[in-house]
Amino acid sequence: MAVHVDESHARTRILEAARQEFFKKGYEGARMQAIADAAGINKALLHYYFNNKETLFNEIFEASFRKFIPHVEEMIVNEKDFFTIIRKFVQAYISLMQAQPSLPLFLFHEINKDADRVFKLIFNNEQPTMLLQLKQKLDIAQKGNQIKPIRFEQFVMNMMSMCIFPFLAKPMMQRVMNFSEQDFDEMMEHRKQQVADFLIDAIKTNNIQ
Amino acid sequence: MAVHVDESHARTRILEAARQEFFKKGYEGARMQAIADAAGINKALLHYYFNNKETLFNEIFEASFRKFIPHVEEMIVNEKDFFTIIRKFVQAYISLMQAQPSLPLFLFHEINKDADRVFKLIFNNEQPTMLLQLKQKLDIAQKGNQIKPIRFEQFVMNMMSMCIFPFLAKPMMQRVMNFSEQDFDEMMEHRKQQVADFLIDAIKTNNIQ
DNA sequence: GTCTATATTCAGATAGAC
DNA sequence: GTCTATCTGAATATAGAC
Repeated sequence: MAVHVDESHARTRILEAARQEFFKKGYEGARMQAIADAAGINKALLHYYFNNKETLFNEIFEASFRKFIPHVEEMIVNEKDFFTIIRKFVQAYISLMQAQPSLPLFLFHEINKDADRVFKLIFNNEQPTMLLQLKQKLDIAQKGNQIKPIRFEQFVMNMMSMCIFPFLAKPMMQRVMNFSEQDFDEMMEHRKQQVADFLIDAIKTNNIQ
Repeated sequence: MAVHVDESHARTRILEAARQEFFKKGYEGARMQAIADAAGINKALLHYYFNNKETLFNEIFEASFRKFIPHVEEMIVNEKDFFTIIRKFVQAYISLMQAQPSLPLFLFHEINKDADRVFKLIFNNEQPTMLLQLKQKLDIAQKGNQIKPIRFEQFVMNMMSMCIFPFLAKPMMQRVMNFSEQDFDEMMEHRKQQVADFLIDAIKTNNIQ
């Protein structure tokens, strides 16, 4: 029962290598050989730690999915000012994507292949309540005549689009717009402020401030 | 030399079946057997028309890529009013995606795997000029004090995000928001107007109209 | 052009030594 | 735990009859 806690060995290297390979190529495109190479081991050892490709994939996928939802529920509940909620939400979401730029494309591709399977795996029949909290705050702001009438789904779609899309389109955008890696990073850093301002300008009423 | 023009046969059925299979599963995830089944033929005939999987894929990919760029350049050049350009652009882009809802995810996934290969295949060193035209119009509107200061790249990113992202996130959004297929279609139809209004509200100056 | 049957390739998985 | 060598199976590709 003397469990050694030190995990900074082959297993962790494998997981990191596998994450990168799956994120870039998708499940079918990923190669166990490539993962082994990147982790500095061979295929046999890969199967020693993870019985098969699917087991390894599932571990990566579940962990990744959890990281896709920002922990902003408490912030939404506690913050009174809707515009501040927007600012913090955008900031949190873009930061999350900066930490894992190829996460959203990976998730969306895998979900697209078989959405039912994925959601059975992930949601244990529990719906995320974060959006419900956000809807309540939008309703309040709308009743207080702070913001123009807009359907909640449309607003959320707009906000999430502007935060996430650039990471999905990154390789294409970089070429079409001649962006270097650094240009892209700077753009996304700037975007934390820009998107929030843009959203607020779009929905605020013309009341004297 | 008597070429028969009638193409409504096996070859066209194959192309349509292949498009659907590649769009849903990606290159590696797609199965030649599945394509043959969907086209109502067998694998041998598939190889009779297209020598191998890659040939078939390339045909699909190149045609799809061309369909991803809306033909709005002429409109942008001729239209004076920047807000009208926005309305028409959004309308055109969302309509394009409605006709091929799973096109963007397919493209982005394939590009992500190997962007260099893809862009060598597609662009013969020719940059799309549509964005340059749009930038000129934005500059004019900005100098005329019609719109607030905003970087072109940020504006374009915002506009394209809101048009395209919903189709990328469709399977996830449908489940998180409890949207039926019809709900989604209605939402996107409504969005043609909503996104244009949203963009214009976000950037227009507070001049008396 | 279309089929059945067969060959080839290659990635995932296992056996077994150390 | 880590390796080399080998096996298996699935998916692509071909041969050849009709």
